Amino acid sequence: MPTIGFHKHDHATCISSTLARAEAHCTAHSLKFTPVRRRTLEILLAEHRALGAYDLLAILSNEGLGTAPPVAYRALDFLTGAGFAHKIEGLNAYIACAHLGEDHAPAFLVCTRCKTVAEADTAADKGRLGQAAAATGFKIEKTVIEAMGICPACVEDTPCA
Amino acid sequence: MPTIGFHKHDHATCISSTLARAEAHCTAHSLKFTPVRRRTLEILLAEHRALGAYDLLAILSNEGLGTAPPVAYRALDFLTGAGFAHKIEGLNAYIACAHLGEDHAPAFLVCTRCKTVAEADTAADKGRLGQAAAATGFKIEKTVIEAMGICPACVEDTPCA
DNA sequence: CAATTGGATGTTATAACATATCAATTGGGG
DNA sequence: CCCCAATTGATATGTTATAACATCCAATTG
Ligand SMILES: [Zn+2]
Ligand SMILES: [Zn+2]
Ligand SMILES: [Zn+2]
Ligand SMILES: [Zn+2]
Repeated sequence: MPTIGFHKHDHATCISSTLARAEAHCTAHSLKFTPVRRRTLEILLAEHRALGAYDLLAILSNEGLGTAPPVAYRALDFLTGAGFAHKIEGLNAYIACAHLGEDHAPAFLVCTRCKTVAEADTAADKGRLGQAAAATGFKIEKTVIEAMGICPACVEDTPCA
Repeated sequence: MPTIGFHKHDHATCISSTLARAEAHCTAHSLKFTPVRRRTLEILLAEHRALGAYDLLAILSNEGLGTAPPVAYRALDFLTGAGFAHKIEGLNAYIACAHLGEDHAPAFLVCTRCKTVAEADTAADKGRLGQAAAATGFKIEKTVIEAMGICPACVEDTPCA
């Protein structure tokens, strides 16, 4: 169900409503949604795929929004800090949040072939990890939950397998 | 069995029995447990902490076991491939498996302060991730499940080392 | 209107992590 | 013994991420 990314959906609305929510969040929290930050989020939103920082930088650079690595990393820091984007640790790449505005602990289904990412909301999935943590006095600050594999589309396309 | 790493235990036995199991596994599967590979596992086993590839390389290098990055990465490829070690994606670092020989899908509690790692065995418990995957036809090949946070010792406010 | 101040950017350089490639060596099976 | 395949050695390069410092700019405030 909440696995947007592998489903067909009204993507134009998906993008515009997410941008609107981001805008609202920034206004509400006095955050500056500057051109580079906004454009970076737009680029990520355009695809439900993970992009590397240098992929983003290349696009930003083409558009005259900056040429050096810190440009991309600063934008990504802002977006991830504000909860507008997530880092996929298993790919060292970044993706727009699919549940922007909702308080959530994200989990991902990551296609290693096409890099499409579906974001599932697993608020309840602290289960096992949470138990283990509680049992030992470990204080969780952030969870990384990623399933790496092959998405439905790629499963069918497999040239050999 | 949950969370070795934050508990006191007989570490000498912990090391030697794990090495013995690794040895047995290699014999059984005709894998070559060469000096660099064995020593790399020993180094990882010596601490229940994640070490970076270059940390390992520095130690191997001191001991005359090789000087260039591929030395460490090849050893780590072998160890992770054989299931003797795991990569902690959230740290870009590596740790010896705490359940060597058991078939398992590992989950980790990672202290971002001292890098101590506890490995919990989450066996068949793929929880919501598994459900979401099944619902969409996604084929999971590997899971990355890591809780980043502060371990009991560090919570006490005494930096670990 | 200065002057102050704090976040955001620009720029250069480098740190940290990982792989490509090819030659040389080793070690077991035919 | 020779062959094959895996392993090692060595050099170079690719990829991801941050340090450090200068500068700009817009909002406060005296
Ligand atoms: Zn999200
Ligand atoms: Zn795919
Ligand atoms: Zn393990
Ligand atoms: Zn700790």
